[in-house]
Formats: sequence, C-alpha cells, structure tokens
Amino acid sequence: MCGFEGFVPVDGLPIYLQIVRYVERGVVAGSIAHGDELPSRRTLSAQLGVNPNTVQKAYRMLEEEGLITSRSGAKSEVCAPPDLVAALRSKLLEQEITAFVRSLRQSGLEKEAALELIDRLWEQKEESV
Amino acid sequence: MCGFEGFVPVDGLPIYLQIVRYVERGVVAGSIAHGDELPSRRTLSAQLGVNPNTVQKAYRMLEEEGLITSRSGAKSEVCAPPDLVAALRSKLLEQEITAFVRSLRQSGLEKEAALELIDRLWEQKEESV
DNA sequence: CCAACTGTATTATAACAATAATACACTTTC
DNA sequence: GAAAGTGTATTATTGTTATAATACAGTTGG
Repeated sequence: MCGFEGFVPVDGLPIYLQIVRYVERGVVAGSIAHGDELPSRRTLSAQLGVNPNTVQKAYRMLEEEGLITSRSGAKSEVCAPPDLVAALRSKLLEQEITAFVRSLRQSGLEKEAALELIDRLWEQKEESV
Repeated sequence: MCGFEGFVPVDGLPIYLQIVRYVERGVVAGSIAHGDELPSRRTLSAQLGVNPNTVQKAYRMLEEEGLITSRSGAKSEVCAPPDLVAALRSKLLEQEITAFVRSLRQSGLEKEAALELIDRLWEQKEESV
C-alpha cells in the first residue's frame, strides 16, 4: 500500500519534491509496484505533518509524469510499466551519481578515498534504512 | 583570487546556498586558501548573472560561519584556520556521503553495483571539472 | 586629493512554497 | 441509500527567494 515508511524530510529541497522523489525511488527499487494504492492526500498530509495541498502538488506532478493515475473519488494508483521504470532508473542514477562525484571531486577527495568511505558508511547505515 | 571557475548552478537548491557550498568545498579542497580575496559582490553577481543582493546573502552567511571576513570598503577575505577547515571537511563529507548512500540504497542498488558505478563515472567525469 | 570601487543598508516588487479553511462531486462501503 | 472517505478546486495569508533601484560611508589606487 506504500506507507512512506522511510521518508526523511531534508531541508533545502521543497517538501513536495521530496515526496515525488520518494515515490520515484520506491518504484525504481521495486518497493512500490504497479497497481499499488497510494495513501490519500489527507492521510499522507496528516502522517507527514504537512498541508494537504503540499501532498496534492506532489501527486499532481507524479501524475503528469505518468507514474500514478487518479480518478475522482477513488484512491490514486501507481502506474509503472517496465519501460517507464527502466527509463526512470537510468535517469535517477545518472543524475545522483554525477552530482555526487562532482561534489566529492570538488571537495578534493581522491577516488580511492571516496570508494573506501562509501564502502565503510554503507555497512554503517545498513540497518538504519 | 578565487574566480568561481567550476561553478555550476543547479535548480532545486537556492542560488545563495550554492554559492556558500562552493566556497566551503573550495576551502576544504584547498583551492581556496586563507587570505585569498573573494570577488566583490557586484563583480560576482555580474559573472554569475544573478542579483548583487543574492551574492550578499551568501557572503553574509559565510561571514556568520566565520569563513570570510569583511571590512567596509575593502574586498572580503577568506579566513580558514586549520581546525575550522578540518571540522568543515568532516561535516561536509559526512553529510553528503550519508545522504548519497541512503538515496542509492532507497533506489534498490547493492553496494557492489554502486561502487562499480562510481568507479566508472569517476573516470568519465575526470576532465570535465 | 579624488575618482573608482568596495561593503552595507533600504525599499519595493514578483514568484514560489507552504499553510489554512472551505466547498463540491465522485467512489467506496456498510 | 447514506455516511465516510476520496480527488479536485478556490481563495487568502505567510515566509522565503530573487530581482531592481537606490543611497551612503569606507577603502584603494592613480
């Protein structure tokens, strides 16, 4: 049913974009599947402690993206055909890794040091997700 | 003199925060050193194509952070004592890598696949920075 | 000295993000 | 059928981001 369990709001990025990103990542990871129901606007807004309009803005964007479908009166459903998911996965990974590599390089880190850091932090955060 | 050469504006994050982040990373990387002069508010705003007030907001934040000093009439200078730089380096790396690892894990990627991707993209972006 | 440049401050405006309070029509469920 | 829950829409308000146009006092360099 997609309960937004691991959702961690971070400041800097607008909340509605964080909601969009959460669903996109879930679909790419497979934890959110085609046909799954999303929580209603009101339910999720209460759960996250934000305004219903903020959730609506996120769902609106997801619908324009083709990732969810909404019919008035019923809950919104995830629409995730394989080709869309594949394209989304490539897009997200490319974006994130590119930005990350650029930032680490700008911080003066060598590749080997970066890989080692990630290797260690990966284990460290293993349970906290 | 710190010319903001590799500055790449990204949408999502406010510009003034991107300017702050750029200086912070430069100091951590050593490409911006103690005593270096920053471009004036007006010069940098023209160079980046943004409003002088936006640059001022960034410089203000950097000054409150203790990373630059400003005296009215003269150019602002970088103030980067070793202990401040070390603390900043730890803070930035911890923040970025933690967020990155969480996002990749949320996207369903395994550690080995992630490390391999980064290893490959690192070489690929080697010249573009 | 003095012109040019510098930091700083002020006021106004526009766009966006987020909240708040409704209202209406549709679907689900008992 | 009716109540509860749902998507959708509207209007208003607040705060932040960014721009624009100034103004003033201090520093620098010829």
